Amino acid sequence: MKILFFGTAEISKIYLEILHRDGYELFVITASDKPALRGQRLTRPAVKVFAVKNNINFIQPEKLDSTVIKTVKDFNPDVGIAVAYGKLIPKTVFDLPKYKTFNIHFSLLPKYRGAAPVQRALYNGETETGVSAFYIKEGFDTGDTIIQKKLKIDINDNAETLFAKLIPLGVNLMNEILSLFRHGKTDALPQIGKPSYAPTFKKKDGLVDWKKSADVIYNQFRGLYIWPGLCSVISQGKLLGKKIRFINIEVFEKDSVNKSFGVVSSKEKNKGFTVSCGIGKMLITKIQPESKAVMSAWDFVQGRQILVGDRFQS
RNA sequence: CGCGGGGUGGAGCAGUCCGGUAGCUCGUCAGGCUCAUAACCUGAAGGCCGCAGGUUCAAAUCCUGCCCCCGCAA
Repeated sequence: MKILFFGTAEISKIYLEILHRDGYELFVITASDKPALRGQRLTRPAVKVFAVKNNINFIQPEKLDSTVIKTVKDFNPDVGIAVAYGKLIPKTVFDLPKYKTFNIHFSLLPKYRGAAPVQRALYNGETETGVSAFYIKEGFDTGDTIIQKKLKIDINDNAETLFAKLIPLGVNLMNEILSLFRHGKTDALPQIGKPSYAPTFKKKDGLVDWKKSADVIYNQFRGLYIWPGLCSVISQGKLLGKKIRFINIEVFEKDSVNKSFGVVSSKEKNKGFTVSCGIGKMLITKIQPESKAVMSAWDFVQGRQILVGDRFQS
């Protein structure tokens, strides 16, 4: 079976690896190199790196135009698979393969359509999510569903650990579908239920609003774990005006109602420090001060960089 | 050459402007107190102050070059 693979990110690479390992004939379409990291270094998509290394044919078109279509036609794929490609695929392309093109999406569609389903599910405190495979059609994540698999979200899951659980689930899904196709089964059902959308987060979404409850802030932390992360600016204390990134936090206590929030309320030996929220308190265990390396919150306290009574901006 | 912060015992930092004995809060180790302790008291070990040159009687500190780490911005 010849597979046309659309992907860009680290996640897509894992899927491509599996397909390559299983000996499928592959043709990869990935996004172009783009500047990233400090100093604007040009970064190659993980998928491209893998393709180069394993001698897989690939192209990095700016636009999926007629030249691309011709190339794809020449490859004559049986099926197209898209995982975290990051660009819109036109109908003229996704309809080319014999069995069409399907997408692996990390939510229980039609919930959380869009680019950040995993992060949004955590952010909203969902207790269940899953993986869906559907035929791509015009309109974001709206196609008919082939298979869905559910997954319970643990209270300790963050975006990273949840991805780690969903990725293999998606791999299974992909393999199942390829197996179904081999047996000529290509059934799919329209999405049922009320759709919701999961737009990507912005940098400013990482700012903590301390008047919210510890639970809500913790969900924000889980959802934004990979990017942009949580941060807050010190508004009273030695490091006035400095931004602190919270690398690791936990709910310390969830019942107290605090009139003054964003205040460092205690030191916790060998753990870190607590900050009062509108409802409850957060224990900060690992941080990264602006311009500094990651450090344990307790070390930060020991270094007298923050004192009980200092404040974070709300 | 996008902007900026930083490298000081094991951790986090002060000291650098204005050169003159290596300091703070912890940790570690030993001893003490205690029914006991993560608490308290006493003591100790542990540093080529990122690297290399230069200035000086004298450099963590001033000058020059280099290496490394990080935040912002995309």
